[in-house]
Amino acid sequence: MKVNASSIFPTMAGKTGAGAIEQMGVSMNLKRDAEIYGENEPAEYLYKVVSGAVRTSRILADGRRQIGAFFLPGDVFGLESGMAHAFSAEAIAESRVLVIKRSALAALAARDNTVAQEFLTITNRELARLQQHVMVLIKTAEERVVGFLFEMAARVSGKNLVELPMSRRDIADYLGLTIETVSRTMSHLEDIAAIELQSKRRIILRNRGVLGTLNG
Amino acid sequence: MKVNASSIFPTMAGKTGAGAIEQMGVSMNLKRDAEIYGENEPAEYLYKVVSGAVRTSRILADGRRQIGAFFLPGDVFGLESGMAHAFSAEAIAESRVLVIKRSALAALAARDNTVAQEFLTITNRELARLQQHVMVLIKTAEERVVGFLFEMAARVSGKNLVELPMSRRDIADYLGLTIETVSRTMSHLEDIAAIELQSKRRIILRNRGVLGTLNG
DNA sequence: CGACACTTTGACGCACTTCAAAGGGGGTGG
DNA sequence: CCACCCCCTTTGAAGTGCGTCAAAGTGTCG
Repeated sequence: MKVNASSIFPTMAGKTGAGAIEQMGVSMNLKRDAEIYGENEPAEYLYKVVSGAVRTSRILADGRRQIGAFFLPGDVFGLESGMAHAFSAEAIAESRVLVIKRSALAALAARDNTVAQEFLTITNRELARLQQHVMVLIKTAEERVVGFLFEMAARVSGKNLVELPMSRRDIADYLGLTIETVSRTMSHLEDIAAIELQSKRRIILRNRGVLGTLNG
Repeated sequence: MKVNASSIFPTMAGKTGAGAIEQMGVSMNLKRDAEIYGENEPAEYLYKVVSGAVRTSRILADGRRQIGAFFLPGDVFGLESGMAHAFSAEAIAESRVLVIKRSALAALAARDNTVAQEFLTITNRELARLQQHVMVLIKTAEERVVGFLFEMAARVSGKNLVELPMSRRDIADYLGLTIETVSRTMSHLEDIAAIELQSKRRIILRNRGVLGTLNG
């Protein structure tokens, strides 16, 4: 068994594929708002979104809610922190996810280093996503919303049509804003013809140039 | 060679120790504000702080600066993102760091799985730190400063005396605030006897109870 | 078709920023 | 060793972006 540099420090490979989770994972169907795991529960499993969307969240002492991340088809989640989940995870919409026991994955990794490779790739991607999230959070409201739209455009389509699976409240809690501010900002972006709201959850990026300048 | 669950998904082990980086790393001395690597440079090396302190930062289009992280003795840095550094890294004070080529570490990991284990532990710790940073950034100014003081107390001493290696500007850019707001908040915390400023960079946590309630 | 939840819009207040100036504090040169 | 000076920090006053409170509009599912 030989391990080369690219397997230990993999580049960002395609996120969908027939990896260990696909082979060993058990499928699970979830209704809207169904809890997948709770805050502080032991982190025994990893999850991969097949269809639908998942959010991780955390309730603060004063009742505010912070969304840690949104996970879309192909994304892996459940690896936050060491032994216990720091966030809870819920389905945003009707969803299907694959579930795999971490211990089973570890056993497999012992025999097949492409599995360890896959795991490192996933972790690196999560690291990059969190850094992106930090960068967004220090900006103004308009920059946060624009940054969010760009992120979603890149993840759900790559094109200019963005279908948002989550509510304004979810977006607000992800960006550390209120729903009113998110709504007002969206309206403003529409006023200046930077975006078009085909419906509340269908958005077209009309002018990436303008949006880019608003992105800080 | 056998790999068990805890080596693939390690718990948070002690961060100092005689790991691969200590054995193979090359020592490097840095003056205050010396750049260790720049934004967008290829990420060929990993680094470990021996003494002093390091910050990672990024300059936005409009000149604002975001601090990604502070690294203290024992901390490993340079693993942000896939192939290129998303942040630059500079020494905050006179510092000594160990440098190791990632490819060398990867080769070692192929023969000794405790190295891969060590790498995963480091990555997991970084993941947890970023989540903490996100949580801090959605709060009010006072909560951010208190959260920062708690974080530093835990990292530099564990006790109530906090020696800050970084300037108010660094703190402000880490927390997404202005230096004036940081300064005012510190003064306020001193007024209510929650902390004591022995000097600008020596702070004593006088009342963790009060500080805890201010931490959201 | 009607009811309810989500979203948008409006008015006002406050926390943080901005602009400005007055303290320190520590390091260097005399 | 002390004093001066520069830079970092603190403090003050005024402006503003976002939050809060309130109400109207919109889509959707029974």
